[in-house]
Amino acid sequence: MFDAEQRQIEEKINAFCAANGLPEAVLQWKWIPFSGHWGISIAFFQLAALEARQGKKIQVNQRAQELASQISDHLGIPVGFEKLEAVNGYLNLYFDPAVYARRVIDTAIEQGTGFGRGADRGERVMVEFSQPNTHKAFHVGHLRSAILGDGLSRLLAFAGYDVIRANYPGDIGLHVIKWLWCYRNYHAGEKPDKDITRWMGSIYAEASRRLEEAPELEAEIRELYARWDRRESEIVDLWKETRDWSLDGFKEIYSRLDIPFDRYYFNSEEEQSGKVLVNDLIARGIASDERPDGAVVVKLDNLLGLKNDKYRVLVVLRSDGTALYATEDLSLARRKFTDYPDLAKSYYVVDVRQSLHFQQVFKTLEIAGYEWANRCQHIPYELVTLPGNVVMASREGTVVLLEDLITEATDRAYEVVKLKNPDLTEAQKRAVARAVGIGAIKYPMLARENTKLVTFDWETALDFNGQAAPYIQYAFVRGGSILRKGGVEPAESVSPAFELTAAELELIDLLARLPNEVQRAAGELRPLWMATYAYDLARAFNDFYTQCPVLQVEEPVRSFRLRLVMATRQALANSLALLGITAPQAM
RNA sequence: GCCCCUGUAGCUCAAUGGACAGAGCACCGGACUUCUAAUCCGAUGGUUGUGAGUUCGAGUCUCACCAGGGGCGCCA
Repeated sequence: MFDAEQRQIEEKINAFCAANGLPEAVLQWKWIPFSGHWGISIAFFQLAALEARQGKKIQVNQRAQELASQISDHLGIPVGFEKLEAVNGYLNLYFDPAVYARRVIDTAIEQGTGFGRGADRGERVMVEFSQPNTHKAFHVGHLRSAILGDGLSRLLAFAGYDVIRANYPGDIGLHVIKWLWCYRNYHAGEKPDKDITRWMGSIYAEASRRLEEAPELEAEIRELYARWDRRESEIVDLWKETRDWSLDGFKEIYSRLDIPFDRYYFNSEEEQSGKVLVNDLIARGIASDERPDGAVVVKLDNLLGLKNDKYRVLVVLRSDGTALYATEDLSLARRKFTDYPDLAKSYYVVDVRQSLHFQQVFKTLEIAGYEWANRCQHIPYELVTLPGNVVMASREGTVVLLEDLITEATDRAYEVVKLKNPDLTEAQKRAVARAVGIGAIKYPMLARENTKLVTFDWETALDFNGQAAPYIQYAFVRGGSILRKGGVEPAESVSPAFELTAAELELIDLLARLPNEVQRAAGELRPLWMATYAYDLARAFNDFYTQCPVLQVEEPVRSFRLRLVMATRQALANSLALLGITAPQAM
């Protein structure tokens, strides 16, 4: 937000260096880390070290302090700053609160929902996430890709990218045929009840159970798969109908979670074109056809002339000529760039176990000469497991259904709101419970490193206290409450000609950071940073709330604080929206 | 055997190569006649797995080791 000022100071420092025969300084702005202070700083260790490397006899720390001090003298106090000081090799510039408080607050209020939003980059990216298997349950293990992908999409869009949100359901495969087999034999003619996904999942579990008890029935499954493969209309029709049931169920879940998609790709649609693509690879000598004794493989390390195992071997077609995931992934990657030739990036939010797989697929495409291959990027995340490192598996029945988690979370939130705010109407209570319950589920998925394992347990997942979504939502609600009583009409912009309290400084400081944080988080593909930012902002506001009365204070402080509340509430709303968490009107 | 990830307070996790490693939970002690206490304040709690290296400076980068998890030709 203070780019212009920063650039001016940088220019002056560079001019100083040039005039004094110093190497060109590497200037990196940081926030002054002391709380209660408000400004930016530059360290001069690098410049001093650069000099030392040029052969000058220098004590780096001492020289850094010397430089900071000299440059401090040279700069004087720049416009808009209150003071500057050279400490421990750092040059600290403290903003003039009167100037900057006003600017930050005015900007946030004026820009409204656009506050923190990056300028349009004119770049289109695709985020593929949440690849659920149809005909199976949707459980808590599937939650991370959905929430992470959604958060990432929202972040990139807010940062200025044109984002295409893609889903890639696994709508064909052995699991689907198993389901169809079980349905035809034991549930023919049945229709799903209103809890579609649970019902679909239960039939799948039943199929697994029956096959375990009588493995000889596998032959029936294989035969059924062959009939699907021949596109027998009876089987294909049933497959399509039941697949749509599953998809309807998923859409209901996505809608409850507020996770939309722009584009659906289907596993089944990539099968044929995948086989064609593989044939092309064979013809060009990239894939080796070892049939009938072996499969069709791409020997990546051989092709690349690598001595050590790195990319190993990718199987692109089974020996019986049927497709596997790799076949379809090759085709899908190409389809995305056919649909959107201008994609600057094609992201895949898929769990970490498939890291090698994606490296192989992307490398194969690169070898095949697709120039966009290096624009594909896998974003791995760790699994959500049950205590004791038990992986959730529909087959094993070790799952917590998403449906159950959502219901439990919203029920608990409902109990709390009934207690805290009994005057709300029933509809309002339900709305609050939904916002809080869903938020509580989403936040912990976003607020940790992708590479860290999540162990699911009910107590933690339903904890509304501390660093969690309800805390942030509550801060938003409190802000709204003040504004409702203090007059929603924005007061005139106020330049504080009075001393600001530490709580106000801290809050304004955080407000000012939002645009930077958005760009930083988007640049590193880390919704985590926005999750922590939103929490920090909420904490600063709660702190302000307890320390600084707004409505009962005299003018002009009252107007100033009212506007500060307005600005903060906007920043909280934008941050929550960025995380895909609803900001409720009351709690 | 090769490769990847993780290791930070009792627990769950943060931390742009920079200034005193921060939060939450739990535990202990306080604050509702006030703009909503789903809040706030205070106390306790650390040889950042171990050892070396790079650097003016390392939780962060490199290497080795230890511990846990994952991946490695026809599963998805």
